[in-house]
Amino acid sequence: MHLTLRQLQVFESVARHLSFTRAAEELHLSQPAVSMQIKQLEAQAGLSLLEQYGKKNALTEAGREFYQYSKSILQQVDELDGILQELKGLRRGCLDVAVATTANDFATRLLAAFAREHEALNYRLEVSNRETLLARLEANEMDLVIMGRPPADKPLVSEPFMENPLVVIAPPEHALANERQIALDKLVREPFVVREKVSGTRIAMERFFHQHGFELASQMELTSNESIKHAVQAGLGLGVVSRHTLRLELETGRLAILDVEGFPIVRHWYLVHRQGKRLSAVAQAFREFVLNRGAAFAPLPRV
Amino acid sequence: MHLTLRQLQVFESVARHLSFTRAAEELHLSQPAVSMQIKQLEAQAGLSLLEQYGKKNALTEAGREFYQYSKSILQQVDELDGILQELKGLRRGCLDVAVATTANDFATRLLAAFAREHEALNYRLEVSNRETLLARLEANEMDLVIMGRPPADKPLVSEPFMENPLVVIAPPEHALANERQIALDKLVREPFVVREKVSGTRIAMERFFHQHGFELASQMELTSNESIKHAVQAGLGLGVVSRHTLRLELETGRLAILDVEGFPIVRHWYLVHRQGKRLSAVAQAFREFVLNRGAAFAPLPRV
DNA sequence: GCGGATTATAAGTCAAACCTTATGGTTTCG
DNA sequence: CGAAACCATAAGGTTTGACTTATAATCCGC
Repeated sequence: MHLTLRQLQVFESVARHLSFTRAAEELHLSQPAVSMQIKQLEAQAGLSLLEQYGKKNALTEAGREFYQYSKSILQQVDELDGILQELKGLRRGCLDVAVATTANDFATRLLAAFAREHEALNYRLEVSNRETLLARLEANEMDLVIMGRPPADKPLVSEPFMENPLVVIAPPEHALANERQIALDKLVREPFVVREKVSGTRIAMERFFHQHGFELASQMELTSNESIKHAVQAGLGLGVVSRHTLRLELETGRLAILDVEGFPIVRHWYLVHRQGKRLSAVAQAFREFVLNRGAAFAPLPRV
Repeated sequence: MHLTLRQLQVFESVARHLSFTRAAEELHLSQPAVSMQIKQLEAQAGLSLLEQYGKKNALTEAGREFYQYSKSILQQVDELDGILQELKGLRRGCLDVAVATTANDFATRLLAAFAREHEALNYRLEVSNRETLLARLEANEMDLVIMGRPPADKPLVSEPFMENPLVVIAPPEHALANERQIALDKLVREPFVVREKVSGTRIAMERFFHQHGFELASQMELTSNESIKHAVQAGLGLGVVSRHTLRLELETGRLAILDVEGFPIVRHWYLVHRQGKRLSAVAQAFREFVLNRGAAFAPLPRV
């Protein structure tokens, strides 16, 4: 049986009006067109759906069943259509974003700003370390990810949208806090508090020291930026963090940025997604939002 | 937007297999034919429904919505078709029944007896655990289900048609096998072999012990009734199972039923279907068969 | 019986739906 | 790197779907 949605549509109209002519008018068709559709339908069903007595039409039992199902099916098609329209028009959809822990602060404000402009949408924000982010991308579980520069050997598309300066921090009362142009060989003799080995910040930092022929003398490893800042405040050592994470600490004078030669190390924040990933309308909108206006949401705190 | 049922059908297959090639095989089409249908569908919808990453395919959000509606719409078309066939008096049709694993034994004989009286029909019998059965009902994929009492908060119609006594089994040579009126506090110190937590039998059993203020001392968890019976035979512990599953084991003397106070726990078998489900003529006939004569097909084996 | 309304039938047109085979490009995996 | 699996694209052909207009045929009410 080769049913057509068109047939259902025509039949529904006929059944509702109990008139071929009315149906033809409603559908902007000629009357014979309607006759044909119904006839065809009846032939395919092997049953008559309408019976005429005199000038009037009535539905047979099969016709009534058919009518019920026609309505229901057409309604579902309508609903589906509506949903697709909403998905297209950014009135519906879900955005899956993940950000590096280091980017938590400004990324949250960024997403919040975007969400304010698109209230009908749903969002999921995941905050993870670099390793997890890459795994999520690999498994195709995220629309977009905000992180440091991803490895070049993966099938990823990454677009830088903002600078990410790494600075050396110390307690304000630290001996080096007032020096200018601190030399690296002096710095590396200090104890340091660092992130775990897979962290983007840690990798960049080590690469920097290595390039300049130095190695840190003493390190203590912690797994979050917040821990690092607290440890530095407590005098456990110096630290290297993204300047974007320091808003509060600088304002309240809890931490100081050291003026070290070669610093800040300027890296970038990247908006990353899988190569070949078809971005949804929502994801596409967010991408443009970030690339065009992302930088505005993380003004560098004054030193 | 000019949707076609054919398109939905092809898309449904692709979405289910997440493979163009599999879908083509299923529909007896060439693979490019499938590609084209999908492409056209996406063009009409104005959204991409599938994305490829590597060799794999995944549904986009729009694709997921589309898939849901496709299934639902196609199913309605199927139902409609079935109804028309019945109206034509062909009684053609397929009865979809699912039963709990515990009911496998007598349900199979029951369906066999019914089939003997209605040879022109086709049957599908699925044997699953409770969780799966409920999911099948929810998705409207089954005409009728035979299982223990379903949760009251679901939109289901359930009709009891037979008792289901749960008994404690042991190897015949077990120390308790010859005792009469075994006290519960004595029983619960024995090791037990039990079904997984979602199993109906497990739930009833735990509720029973809990109500009497006891808890089993030692449990080993297995996922089928057959495994349980084997484990009990092997002396790994006692078990609680439906007496209906014990025909062979009792006849051949491989297992013994213990005479425990409060046992058997009497539950019931239910014939279940979705609320509002329109039962086909076949399903209706089977329902009456089960309700009226079902009990006769599971004579309780003598102890 | 006749005008008006309604549906059926016929013939013809045009587009597009649907499928095929052949081939090319990726990706994965041994 | 080469084979295998998988999907995309191209080109081509046949069918059939969905209309149209024109013309019966039927039925109602007066």
